[in-house]
Amino acid sequence: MANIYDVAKAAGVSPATVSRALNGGSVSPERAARVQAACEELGFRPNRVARGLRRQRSDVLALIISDIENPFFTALARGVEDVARASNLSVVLCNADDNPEKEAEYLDVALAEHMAGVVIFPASVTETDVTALLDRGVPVVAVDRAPESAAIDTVTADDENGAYAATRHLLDEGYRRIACITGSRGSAAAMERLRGFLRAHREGDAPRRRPRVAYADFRVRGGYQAMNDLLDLPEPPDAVLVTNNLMASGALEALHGRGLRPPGIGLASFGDTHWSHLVEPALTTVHQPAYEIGRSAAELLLQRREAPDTAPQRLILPTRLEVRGSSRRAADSSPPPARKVETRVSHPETGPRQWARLGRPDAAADSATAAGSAAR
Amino acid sequence: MANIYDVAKAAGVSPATVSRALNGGSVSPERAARVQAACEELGFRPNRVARGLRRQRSDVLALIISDIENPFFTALARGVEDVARASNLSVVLCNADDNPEKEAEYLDVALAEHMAGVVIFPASVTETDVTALLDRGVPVVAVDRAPESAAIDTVTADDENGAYAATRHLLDEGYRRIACITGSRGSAAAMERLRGFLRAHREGDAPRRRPRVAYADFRVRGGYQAMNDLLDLPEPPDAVLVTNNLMASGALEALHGRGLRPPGIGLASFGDTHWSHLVEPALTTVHQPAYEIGRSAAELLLQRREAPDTAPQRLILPTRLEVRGSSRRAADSSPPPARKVETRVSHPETGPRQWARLGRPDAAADSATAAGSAAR
DNA sequence: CTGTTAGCGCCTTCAG
DNA sequence: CTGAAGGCGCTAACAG
Repeated sequence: MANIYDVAKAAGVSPATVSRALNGGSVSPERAARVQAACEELGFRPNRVARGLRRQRSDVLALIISDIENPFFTALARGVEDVARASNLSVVLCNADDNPEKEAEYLDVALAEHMAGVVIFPASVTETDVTALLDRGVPVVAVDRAPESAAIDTVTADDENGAYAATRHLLDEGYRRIACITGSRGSAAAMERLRGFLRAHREGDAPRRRPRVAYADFRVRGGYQAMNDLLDLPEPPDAVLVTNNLMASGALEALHGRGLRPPGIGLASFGDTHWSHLVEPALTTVHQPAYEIGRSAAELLLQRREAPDTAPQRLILPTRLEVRGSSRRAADSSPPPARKVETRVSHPETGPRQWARLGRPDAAADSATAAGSAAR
Repeated sequence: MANIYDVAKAAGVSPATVSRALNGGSVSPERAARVQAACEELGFRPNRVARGLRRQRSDVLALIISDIENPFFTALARGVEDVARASNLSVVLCNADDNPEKEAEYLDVALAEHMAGVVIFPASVTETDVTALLDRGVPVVAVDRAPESAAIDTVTADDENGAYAATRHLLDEGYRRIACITGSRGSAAAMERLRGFLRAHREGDAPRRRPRVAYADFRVRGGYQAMNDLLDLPEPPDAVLVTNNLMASGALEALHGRGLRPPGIGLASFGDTHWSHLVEPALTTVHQPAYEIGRSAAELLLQRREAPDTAPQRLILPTRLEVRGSSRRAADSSPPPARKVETRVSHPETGPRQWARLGRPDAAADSATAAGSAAR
């Protein structure tokens, strides 16, 4: 494979000139053309490894996620990629599988390869350690939960308000014994969602009884198990909020297994799925703006590349409740409508300045909730 | 960040000794211990970029796929990763998005980074060009379809027999006007599946009429559109085979939109989904061994690293028909059974030697079909 | 077994 | 605007 010396020789110039011609240095048009021709002639591809060694920086960005099978991450990845590509960065995905060891390995790779930056969904708030990256000047942005090891830019969905809106909606529909299936206590998202669920119960017309909470693991089997446990209670719930799409799938299976079906028992879940509108009745969900989270994370990363020493930012993007049949008690016995009716119920927003920076100036209107949740 | 010279100094040895100690060269135990201690002391991480430049080879492997949102690829990715990790290779995922340009970019990255190897699901049989990689000695394995640009190792599912088995099953259930929604003519997989579909129709008791075929694009919208087109025909089909999971989702939506539901109209689809057993009735599918395909592809890649000059292999892994309610005409009006009943109908196998190599010696029994399809 | 040395391919000073 | 030269960090060849 041809290297820069071969090209220089073929073009009758010095290697430095070739380098300049390729990287936008000042070169006379005539020489630039000769270099160009020689490159094509020889099929020259600059060796990124050598370039990386010299420049101490690559143009590949790592996205480390915890479960490639979760649609949330795939949407997230698209967001990251779209922004990165606009800045001529490539994105590689690393599937840490919720395993801190695997994650550490990929962090190591990112470090040792001097990657341009890392967007990470930390496998663990406590164990995930990104300080080595930061020490070496590799910018890191966290999605969903911030690792304790360092203060870094973070982007999350407004989980608390999303859960609140969904629970509020179930209450409004007349459900009275609402349970929540959430993730492990170690997950910040799980706790946020639980918090919103509980807040809705503390309000005026909510039932006095302490709502049931089942802790599972954000996986299909966990949701299945948790739902069965809830149904086995002496006083089983009449509606359930599931805080993750995979668990929702398991929960639905558990219902089917007992011949139960929404909205007889109300069901609402977090996260988007490819199947939420394929099941009957369609599943009410709290939409997480995964793509936007990805975009924002990548944008923060690019900003930080430029200005490494500014204070870390915390971005909270709004969620949106998509009401469908599984939680519409009124629709209980009537045939499903021909078209989906989707209602936007909740639109908490983050602060206007953040939005402006993200190119969403339209959202500057209501920021009361935002201040509250952003400060949390 | 500490480099190898710092470590050498701290340990009182030469950099070469440090390198040897780290990479399994022969070093006296006493010095090895000093090096070890110095590494920890300084938090030394070998710089992979420098190592890559020197060794002209990295230990990162690229998996280039065309649609990260398709569960087929996520399962595939797990297969690749599991094998790679066993050989101390990291895997990065590149989402080419079915876009030959993006794909070319990632191929470029893989080349310029001297990656250890590439597993690719080619975006296009004609446009995808991997010769540059091969020229530079980077092994490439294709999944599903082999690019025309070079003869390389390939792993595919036995699409033809899978489609045959599904169609056969629909015929056996008594459906008589079976249509097929398949991918574009440019896709080898789409054509293979169509071929199996048509073969089933040529047999003894099959209806004489020429079966309907709709060509779509392997995406949700395409399936939706195609199903609607089929239903608008003067003589609409009484069953449909959809050759991809995303299109199946669209097709199902189209049925729902018209108040139709399986098995009144029979439905079977290719590919696994997270929702095939959540819809009612559950969806009959042709299971693609995505995980195994990934494993095999990675194994071929490792083999080729060792022996670059052996002849390219072509591996065809068996598919499996999972019969569920959507194609069971008898179950038409009876309530859904409490537990899933899954029937394995078809088990065409590839040749015994291939299986043996893949650690599946149990499959050596029937290979009549295998020889036929492997030679294709 | 160990140390010295050269060079992987590129970019980026520094002179001119 | 151009060329010469050094070095990024590591490892493989060679000599001891």
